[in-house]
Amino acid sequence: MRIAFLGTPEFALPSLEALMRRGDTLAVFTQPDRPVGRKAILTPPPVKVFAAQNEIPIYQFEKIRSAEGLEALEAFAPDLMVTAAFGQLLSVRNLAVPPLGTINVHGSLLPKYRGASPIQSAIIAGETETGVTTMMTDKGMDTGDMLLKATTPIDPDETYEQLSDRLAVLGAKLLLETLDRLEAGTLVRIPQNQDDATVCHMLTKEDGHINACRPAKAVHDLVRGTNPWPCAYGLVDGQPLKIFTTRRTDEIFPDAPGTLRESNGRLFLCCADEALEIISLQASGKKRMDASTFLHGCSIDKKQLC
RNA sequence: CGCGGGGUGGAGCAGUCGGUAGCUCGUCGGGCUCAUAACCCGGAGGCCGCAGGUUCAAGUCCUGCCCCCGCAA
Repeated sequence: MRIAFLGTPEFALPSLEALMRRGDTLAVFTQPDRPVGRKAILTPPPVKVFAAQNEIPIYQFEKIRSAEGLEALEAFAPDLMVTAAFGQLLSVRNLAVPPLGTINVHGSLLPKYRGASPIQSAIIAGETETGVTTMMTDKGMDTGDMLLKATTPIDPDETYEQLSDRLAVLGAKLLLETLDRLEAGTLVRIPQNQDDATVCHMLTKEDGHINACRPAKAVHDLVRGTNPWPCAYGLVDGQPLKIFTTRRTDEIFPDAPGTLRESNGRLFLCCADEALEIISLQASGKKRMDASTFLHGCSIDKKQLC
């Protein structure tokens, strides 16, 4: 088949690779290179790098909906479009291009967690199970008919990055199965139940702000759900303190939520119930380090994390 | 020229008014203990980011450069 693949980050790579192995005729549409880091170095998205290495034609448009984007899509004349974490909404015109329609690989069990941050949001919400869904893309945001699903448990300590990697692989498998069934004519379209739908927005830095007045589990879920981006943080003496890794404990200190406690060379954050042990962190202007190292040259005991 | 913090023994930090360097940890040796991320004693280990300048004297002041990081974008 001639397939136009629309995707951007790492999450899309396994799916793209799966299509490549199938031997489909591919063209990749991905987001433009973006400035990254303090020095704003123009960096190509992962999908572009992969496509370039494998000599797959690459198209980058600020908006695929634009006249140029649509034109390029029509010129490629795909039988089918596949999207995976593309990061741009498609217009009805875009969707009308491929006769077989557009299949999306989404990182949640739809209709829950429609939107831009399904994986992070599921972790932050404390879900114990999630998965991937393949669906027919329509005009709305992840609202189209569902095709296949695969579920997987979320480990209590799993980070966004880890889960995302797993779901990406799971999604690629599911995509293959979906295409097989499409070709065999055995796909069944299942409408989403609107009443069960939830939507998650794109995360911002502020979403990583820790509220220690919540239970330790909720804080822990926030920390791992935002790792490695946007990353959980709080303010100590007015300066941001990023917290990368935490561990649940049964320790309880007689301090108000938000109090940082040092004990036996370990660092704890008092939450609404138990204290959460901080494993690795980074203070403003410093490098990332583990808590025991951090404690050597810094007295933080009984300070507040706001 | 976007804003800001920082570069000091292996790690993390301190070093006030300039006077040749200190703390915690680690490490090595010894001791104590049924035992310990416990404690005690002792030792090794530092061109104080680089290059100039001021000075009798600079980690500490001035200038330039390199590198790391937080924010913003």
